[in-house]
Order: sequence, then structure tokens, then C-alpha cells
Amino acid sequence: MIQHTPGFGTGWRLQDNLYIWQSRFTFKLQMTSGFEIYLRAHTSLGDAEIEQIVSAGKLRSLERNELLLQEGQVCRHKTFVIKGLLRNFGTTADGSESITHFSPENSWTIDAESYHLQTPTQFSIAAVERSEVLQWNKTEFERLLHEIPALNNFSQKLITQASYGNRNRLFTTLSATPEEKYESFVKSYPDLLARLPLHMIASYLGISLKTLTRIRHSQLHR
Amino acid sequence: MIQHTPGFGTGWRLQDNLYIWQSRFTFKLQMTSGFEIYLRAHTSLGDAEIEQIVSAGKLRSLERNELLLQEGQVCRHKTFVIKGLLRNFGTTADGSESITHFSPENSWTIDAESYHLQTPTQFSIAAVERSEVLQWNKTEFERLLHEIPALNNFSQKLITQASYGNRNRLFTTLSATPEEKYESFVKSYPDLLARLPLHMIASYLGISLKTLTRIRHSQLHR
DNA sequence: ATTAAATATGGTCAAATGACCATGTTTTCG
DNA sequence: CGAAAACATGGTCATTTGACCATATTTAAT
Repeated sequence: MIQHTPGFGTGWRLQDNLYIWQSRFTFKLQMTSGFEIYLRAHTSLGDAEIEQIVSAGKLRSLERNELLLQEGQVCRHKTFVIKGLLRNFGTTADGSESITHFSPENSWTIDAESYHLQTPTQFSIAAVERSEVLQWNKTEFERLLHEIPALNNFSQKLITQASYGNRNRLFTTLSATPEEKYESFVKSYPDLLARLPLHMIASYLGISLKTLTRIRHSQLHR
Repeated sequence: MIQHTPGFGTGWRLQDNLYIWQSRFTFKLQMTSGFEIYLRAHTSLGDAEIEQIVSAGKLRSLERNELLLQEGQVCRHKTFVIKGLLRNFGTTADGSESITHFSPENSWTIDAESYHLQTPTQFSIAAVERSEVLQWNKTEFERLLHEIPALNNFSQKLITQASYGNRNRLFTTLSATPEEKYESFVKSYPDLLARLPLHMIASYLGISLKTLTRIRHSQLHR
């Protein structure tokens, strides 16, 4: 019997009807190519710098619903999502969850406050789907930022851009009706619509699942 | 008859029962001392650098309800609030306003997206109270950031910290009941409670004025 | 392939919320 | 100081929303 993935990323893999042995090394090479493409598209980083960044990162696989960060922990890594989909969420006193952010492939995820201050977080990050991420711990990443000014610039730009998104999302959350929120979501993230269970979309929009299905129902008859 | 403030900051001013003539210059000196104290408290900037920053800024007075930035305009300045209270808000299609942020004295205000991208904004900034602000236009401020690394660091820190606040506010807006939102506001900003009309607090919390007065009423009997 | 879990939707009903309007009070500004 | 505007609160009522429960369908895991 063929054993799959006895170690992370390592194992027999079915490809073109042949089982091939894949080492950690070739697996990482394969997984990180998307990240390299991403960096080339969004920065002016050179080959050597990209190689340096990639080799400093560690791959991690996440099962569906596996936690990347748990309430009470300190966020110790910057994380880039290579494949899959993660969600950031907080839990209220009564145990219900509110999703503050989704991070699909080719985006970053972090708990910024916990990461920068190295304090325990009130939020969690979990995989919605089986995912592959690339991670750098804080000191490692700060070294990269220091050694590679272009990465530093890019990183600042990401932080700034994230703030635009947060503000716009806050405004929508404050001012829009549930129906408008849903339509805005569909328009902004048509791809996520198909990948997320509705209760997570409801949680993200700050409305109940019931209200969401009502909206969807009423839209059928229009 | 004594004329008050014929030019900005300039004019006869009642002090210790005497009318004294105040020039633009002495007025600015007086107004900016709070900003200097703020900088000393939050940075390690030296006297010369602080002097450089202050002298590059321009004072502006705002009447109650006067707009600092209007929907459709480009945000061209970084603004520090010396005195008074400003609000950032967006307007929905039906004409109602939602307040995204309050900026009291000793804080900054800006429309980050419009400022950084120099694109027209969908949001506005207005004075809640008569206010005094200190402003730097973008090229001027970027020159300062470039020439004064400690200011650059501080600026980055502010942007990052703002993002924590936004995320926490988003979570509360998503997950809390109207009553919890109000209590959280009272706890976080007891001073603002006394300075803001209730309809603005309701707008900030994303609830109706009616709901807010109901909450306050029910809290009296407890 | 089969079983268990997750998901989407619906019904019902009580509670929460907002729209509209009125009124007494407070604040602002000339 | 006095007029006008802004403000805080209350009443009423229609609508929206969510809680709870049930069920059919889809998806996931072994």
C-alpha cells in the first residue's frame, strides 16, 4: 500500500498516472512558484532577492478548519496564502463568531496588533479550505525588510492599502442595509461566494443566516 | 468698537481683562505649543526637528460644521488637531451620514486613501466644534518624512496603530448589540460623550437615534 | 460506497428597530 | 439679552430581524 505524505510535503504523489516520489525540496519549489509570480507582479524585486525571501519562509499545510492562530496566542508570523482560503474572526462572550476578513490565495494574513506588539490576541485565524501557506517569523521577516528596501516599501504599501479596505468596509457595515451589504459582497468577491458557506458570509456581513437566505430568496423573484 | 480677528489669528484678544494685540506670529506660537508637547511625548525628536516640522505647517481655524474635506475633493494635507473636534463621515445614496471616525485635539485626521493616491474621496471631514488645526501638504510632509527619519518611524507607527483601532471597531460594529456598542463607546470615550450630540454618536455606532435614546432611558432605571 | 456531518432553506412568532411626528429644553449666535 | 436653531426625548405603528425548530440536500471523510 502506498503511503501518502508521511512527512510534510514529502511522499508519493499521483501524477500522469504514475506515482512519483516528491521530496520536501521539490514540493516547496512547486508550491512557491505562485508566490514568486506574485512578487514579480507587484514589486520590482530581483531574482536574488526573491530567492532570499522564499528560502527564508517555511511552508505549512492547513486542514479544513485548522487554526493558524488561536485567541489568546501571540501572532508570531507573517503569512502568505499560496493556496486555499483563510478567515480571521473574533468570538463574542456568547460564543458566536464574527468574521473580520477573508484571505484567499495570493494574499497575506496576520493579526497585525498581536504581531507588532507581540501581545496575546482576541482573534483567530482558521482555514476555510485545505490551504498551503508560507510563513516568516517576526525577527526573520524584519531582517528581510531591513536588508531589502524594496520589500520594505511593498510591505508598507500593503499595510496602507489594507487600511483603505478596512475603512470602506466599516462604512458599508455601518450604513448599508443587509441587502446592500450582500450585493456589495457579491460584486466585490464573486469567486468567494462559491467557496464559502452562507453562514460565513452572513457572519462577515454582520447579519443573521436567516436574513441572508431571505435576501437570496427575494432576489430569485426579481 | 473693538474688532475681533480681522485676519486669521490676528486681532484684539481679551486676556486678563485687557485687550491685547496678537499677531499671526504670536498666535501660531501659542497654538502650536500643544503640538510640540505632543511630539515630545510621543517621539524622540529634537528641538531643531520639532521647530522644522512646526514651521512647515500652516494653521487653520475651522468654524463649527465647517468642512475640512468634502466628498469629491482630493485630500491634499496631513492634519493635526490642536484644539476642537472633527468627524470623518460618508454619505449614502439617500443622503444619510455615517461617521467613521472622530478626531479630538492631539490627534491626526486624514482621508488616507485619497491622500496617498491623490484621488477624489467619497468621504468628508468636518468640524464638530470650532477647531484649530495644523496642516502640511503632501509634498511638504513627504520632504519632512524623508529628512527626519524619526518622524517617518512615528508616522508609520501611527498608521499601524490606526489599523488596530479600525479592526477592533469593525469587530464591535459587526458583533455587538446596540446596547453593547453604546457602553463600549462610553467606556472608551467618556470625554467625547459630553461633547457630541447624540445623533452623531448614533451615526458612529450605526444605530438610530431612537434606539440610542431608548438605551439611555432604560439605563436610568437600573 | 456509505455514513455522518455540514449546509441551505423554510415556518412561526416574539422582540427589536426605525420612520414619522410632536414637544419641551438647551445651545448658539448675533 | 432674545430669537432661532439644534437637541433630547417620547408616542405610535409598521417592518425587519433574529431565535428556534424542522427538513431536504449536499458535501466530506473513511
